[in-house]
Amino acid sequence: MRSYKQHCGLATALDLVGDRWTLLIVRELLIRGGCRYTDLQKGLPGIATNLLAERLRELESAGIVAREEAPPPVATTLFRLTERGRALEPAILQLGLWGAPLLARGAKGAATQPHWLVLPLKIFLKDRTPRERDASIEVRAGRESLAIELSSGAVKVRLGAPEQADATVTGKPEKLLEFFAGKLDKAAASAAGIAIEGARDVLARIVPSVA
Amino acid sequence: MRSYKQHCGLATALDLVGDRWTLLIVRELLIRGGCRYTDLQKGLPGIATNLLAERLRELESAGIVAREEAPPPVATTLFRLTERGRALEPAILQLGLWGAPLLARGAKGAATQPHWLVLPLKIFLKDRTPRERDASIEVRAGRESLAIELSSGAVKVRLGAPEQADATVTGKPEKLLEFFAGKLDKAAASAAGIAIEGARDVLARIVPSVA
DNA sequence: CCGGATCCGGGTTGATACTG
DNA sequence: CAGTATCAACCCGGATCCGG
Repeated sequence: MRSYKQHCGLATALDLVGDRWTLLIVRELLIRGGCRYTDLQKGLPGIATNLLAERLRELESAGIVAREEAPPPVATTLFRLTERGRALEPAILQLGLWGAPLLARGAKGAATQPHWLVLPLKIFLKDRTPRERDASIEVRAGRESLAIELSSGAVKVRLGAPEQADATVTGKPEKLLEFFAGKLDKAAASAAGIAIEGARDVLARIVPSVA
Repeated sequence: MRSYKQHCGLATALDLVGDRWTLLIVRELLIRGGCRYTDLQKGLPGIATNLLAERLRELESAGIVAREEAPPPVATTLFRLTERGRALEPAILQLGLWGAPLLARGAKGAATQPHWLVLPLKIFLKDRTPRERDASIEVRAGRESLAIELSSGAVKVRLGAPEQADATVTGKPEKLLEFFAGKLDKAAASAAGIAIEGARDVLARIVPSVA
């Protein structure tokens, strides 16, 4: 394995996760939890299969990913982050935050997948009225759903629909991102095809422009 | 320029700074401020000169680095981070923090440079008694000095000697890192060749094991 | 379908030499 | 000092194939 051979935290981190595709693989596993090989391929459009296989081997031997033989009904191998792998989340969130402003002028031909919304929402959603009751919001994009859960001041975001949603927001992923970032007022949101159902006041706790 | 073509903050960030050596160049500029080309080469042992030149061009066109023609007495071009470039600091600190635990078992043959201490110290030094008076500490490693400045609860770390130091710590970079991380007790520190001069109580505000 | 392995063309990297 | 030029070795991406 190639190394920078520098006695520096950043350099040793990059020795392990600085290769092309590596951090994006960790991103997928952070968002989705346990993944099959083909789930990873779908979430990483453009990756060559040999690279995915090789990166997974490297990540496994670095103790960042663990391979797990799932029993039926799954009956296949699952890839999962170890504790050490999950510890990369703050670094990945910061990098994503830095890159977010460039996202506006969408690179032409860029792929978009709804579940990529999870990380940005994790960073910039804050409960503006934390003392109110617990609530949950469903975000629908394409055929995927995200759950936003407000509980005692904390905002949790995860893949999958909430058990029971106080409000539902539907739209295209790019537009949803702008919407939750507060860049769309009411008129712009509905013009962008964003539909809101249910309790608007719950939504207003995290998106000022809804109020 | 190669791109992941994914509409995701992390992916676009890596499009710009995910290439080999790129984040390490940013690290150098974060620590040292304006740099000459050869300063960068010294701080990045192992980089090929053509790669350094190419990365600097890419960083410049991405708006992360600015080239500046310095007047005499410097009379050469300086490379400096833009505002956008300095905004990478949180991400770099988090990545360095993640990599730090691996630093303990030093990769054999790894280069060590004193100024690389600046980033780790920036993260994990905290003033444990913030209400006391302002103070400053000089850290000497080889022929380079760092300044640690305590001011109203904040800890600032930068390259260069402080104007006037209340205490001075001298040693090898690797050992100094362990020392400031609190992994060395008094005996271990002096056995490791770490020398402390001046006001020990000032040092104890940031390093518990000195007390 | 799932989880890869293999092969190949082209692009990137790294070491060295050289230049204004 | 601040790079460019050259070239070999390696890595990446795409396509194809293969055993469960």
